[in-house]
Amino acid sequence: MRRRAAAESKDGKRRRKRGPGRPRSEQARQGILRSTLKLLGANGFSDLTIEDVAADARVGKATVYRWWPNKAALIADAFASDTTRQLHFPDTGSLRSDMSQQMRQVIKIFTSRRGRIVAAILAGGQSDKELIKAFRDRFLWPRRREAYATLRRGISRGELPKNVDMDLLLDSLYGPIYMRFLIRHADLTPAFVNRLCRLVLAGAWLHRK
Amino acid sequence: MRRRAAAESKDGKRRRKRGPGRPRSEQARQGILRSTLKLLGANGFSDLTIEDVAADARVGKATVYRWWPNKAALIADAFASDTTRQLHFPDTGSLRSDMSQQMRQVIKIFTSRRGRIVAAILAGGQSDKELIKAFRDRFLWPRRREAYATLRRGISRGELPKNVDMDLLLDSLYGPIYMRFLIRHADLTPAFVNRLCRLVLAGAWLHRK
Amino acid sequence: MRRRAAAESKDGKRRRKRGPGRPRSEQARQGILRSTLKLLGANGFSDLTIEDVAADARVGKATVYRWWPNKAALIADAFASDTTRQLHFPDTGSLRSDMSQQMRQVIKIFTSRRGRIVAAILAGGQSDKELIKAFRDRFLWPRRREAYATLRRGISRGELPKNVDMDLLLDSLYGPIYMRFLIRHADLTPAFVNRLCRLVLAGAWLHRK
Amino acid sequence: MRRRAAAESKDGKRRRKRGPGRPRSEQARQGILRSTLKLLGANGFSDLTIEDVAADARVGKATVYRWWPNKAALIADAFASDTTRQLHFPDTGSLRSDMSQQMRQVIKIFTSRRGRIVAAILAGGQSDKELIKAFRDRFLWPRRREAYATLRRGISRGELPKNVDMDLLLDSLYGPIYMRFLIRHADLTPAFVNRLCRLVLAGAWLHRK
DNA sequence: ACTTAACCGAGACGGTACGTCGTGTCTTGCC
DNA sequence: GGCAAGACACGACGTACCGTCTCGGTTAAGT
Repeated sequence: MRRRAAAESKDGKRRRKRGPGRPRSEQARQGILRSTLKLLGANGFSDLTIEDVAADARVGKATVYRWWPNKAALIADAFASDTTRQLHFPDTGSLRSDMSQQMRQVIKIFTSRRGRIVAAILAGGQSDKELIKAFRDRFLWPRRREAYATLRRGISRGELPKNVDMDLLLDSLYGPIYMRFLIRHADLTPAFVNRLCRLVLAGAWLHRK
Repeated sequence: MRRRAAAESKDGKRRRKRGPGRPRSEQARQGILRSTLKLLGANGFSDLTIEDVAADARVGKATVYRWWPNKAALIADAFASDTTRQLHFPDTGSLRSDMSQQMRQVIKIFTSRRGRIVAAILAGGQSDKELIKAFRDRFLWPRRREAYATLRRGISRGELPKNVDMDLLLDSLYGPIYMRFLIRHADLTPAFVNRLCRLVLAGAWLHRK
Repeated sequence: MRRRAAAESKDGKRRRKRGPGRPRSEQARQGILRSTLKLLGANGFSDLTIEDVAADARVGKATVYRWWPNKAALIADAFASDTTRQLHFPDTGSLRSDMSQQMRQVIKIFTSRRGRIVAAILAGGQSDKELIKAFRDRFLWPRRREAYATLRRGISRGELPKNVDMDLLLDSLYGPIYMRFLIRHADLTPAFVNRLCRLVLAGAWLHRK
Repeated sequence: MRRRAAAESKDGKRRRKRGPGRPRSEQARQGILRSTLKLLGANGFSDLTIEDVAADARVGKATVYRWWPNKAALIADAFASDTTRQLHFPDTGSLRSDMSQQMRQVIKIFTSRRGRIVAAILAGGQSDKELIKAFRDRFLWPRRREAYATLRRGISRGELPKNVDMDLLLDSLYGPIYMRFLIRHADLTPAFVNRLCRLVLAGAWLHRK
């Protein structure tokens, strides 16, 4: 991703110098990402061809390759540029309520059209370190940072022991969702999420000792 | 899979009539499966080509296609033919011990060379229903059946409530392992497994009400 | 050109062993050559694309590349497989008559549709040694061998001195044709050929001393 | 070629008004032509790309396209700007001496590095009428005009018949050179030129009748 | 000195063809 | 009739140039 630092600065004065040459077409960039999501949702990862993306976005193939090294990076970017920034954690005053509410949002996305995209990224990531890293950096960590804050609120309220292993706890909450999402041996229902949340948070509380 | 029912009779009575023509080469079949596993472990799912498999196994491409309809079926078969499946549950008298011991075996395999094959199947399964089904049928369910028995022993010992949701419990135990295995955001260590097991089983016990 | 030695021998007995594998499709080969000539005559060298040839011949692109390393070799082969083997020398009893008759045939071809193909080969040959060599080996030398015979008949009839430099003579006869053909500064007419022939043969006779 | 009529007036009268704006960079123009010749001599016609020329001349691609409509025009211009054209005819008092001397100069150039450029033009000219026309207009005719004068001197000296067909004669002299130059079936040596010249001029003299 | 406008370099753009690779099918002769 | 070998039609790959198009910056002539 060699996107050049844009000409933006906080003070607005000593703005970053832009190199020579025709600047990148923002329109093309967005069109490509849009077409990627569209075709990915329609046909899945393996049926997605760069050729189709370029054609759908009315763009030269080279323009795609100029900015994304491979299909995986393209998908990761498209995914990141997407509505990803939803999925925030509420603050209801109850840890279980906060968590289960957000988790229900997660499974809503996983079971929707967008779920195919997540599955495609996780699948592609198994043979592409960059892709799975992109998933972690752009999807997992941002959300987890919010989750930490939510958990800390729970600790301060006494809903969790102070020394709780937050990563263990969060993996225990989300792991089963990912597992059912990927292996598809059982449904991802809100009821499942509720019971899962209750089970794990109960364990975490008991776990304090 | 149009493999013909083999002449599987020891008693010599209901021996399946075998038509004319050269019989299927068992040597070729095994060579293909062996090469599949070898290349899959070496290069991952997307880099595995039927062409390479055939070449590595010193076999004609048509011989591969004659017996397996696609890459996914081939991988599924290769995986099933693998020794991976000996992941049995012990009976130590303690539920947590039984579970954590087996789970440590699982992560041992997941973090070994063979893990790549599992990852390849789960990855390929995201765009191939048959493949993920094969994983469930040949890997997940057999093990889960044993797990049910283990859990039932725990129930009878009073380590778990009688009405425990076994699938929820097992997903809570294994989900985090799959999540870490696939997303690789944290290590799969025996210590993690132990704490995970303790957390979830504590929650399950408390969950009884 | 890795065409394998065909299974042909004179005695018909110890015929050449043909290797394993599906034999080359003669139909595809001829279709490709035919399409090449067709498109070459229609659009010229630089507008000829392998892609179009393959499409026109209803053949995969790879089949073209399997047997011809580049456009030049393809054209050379197509040209050689063509009616090239016309252009024979008559034996009228008069050297000038023999030569001018054949030369008139040459300019007839050069000024016809097929001329574009010859021009394409000579043009391509300027940056491709193999191509110009192919032209020499498959077009120039076979004809020149016949020309030598014709000249020798002329010598035996006393129409030429015994020690005539045959290559100098033939280049003097055909060079002007090639020059006019390629530079197009003057027309290639039968009258031109006749006068050229008369001029050069007169010079050759006088040249004896 | 939309080059604007330059301010080509020495007398200072009909001086073309030059509007405002930066004038064309003569340095860029010459650099482009120089790079064209350099790359053409190095790699031949088909390997010459405008992109390479621009890069080699440290010039923007658009600057090339602004002044030359296509590769052929560029090559033609580069060739014309070259010093190749000083191939004048001497006046030794002997026709054969005048001709053979100039012809030896020609083959010297044809067999030198610059020959590749001539070959490239003749090659490119086979698929581009403008290019071959440029060759005729800028190379062939200027020289031929001098040749006519040389021949006329020969006629006045009685070395040639009065009614000699000068174009036939000149094509007979130069055609073999072009033929050997382009087909490369025999060497272009001074000895060859001498014998060729003797043969053809002998024929022309005899041809008078 | 200031405006105007065509030039310049750089380089991204929509395209097209390239030559390669893998797919799944087929056609041989041998076993 | 299975087998190895390998050619086949097909289609996507990622690259290279094409000729065009913005950009910011430069360079005069005309105010």
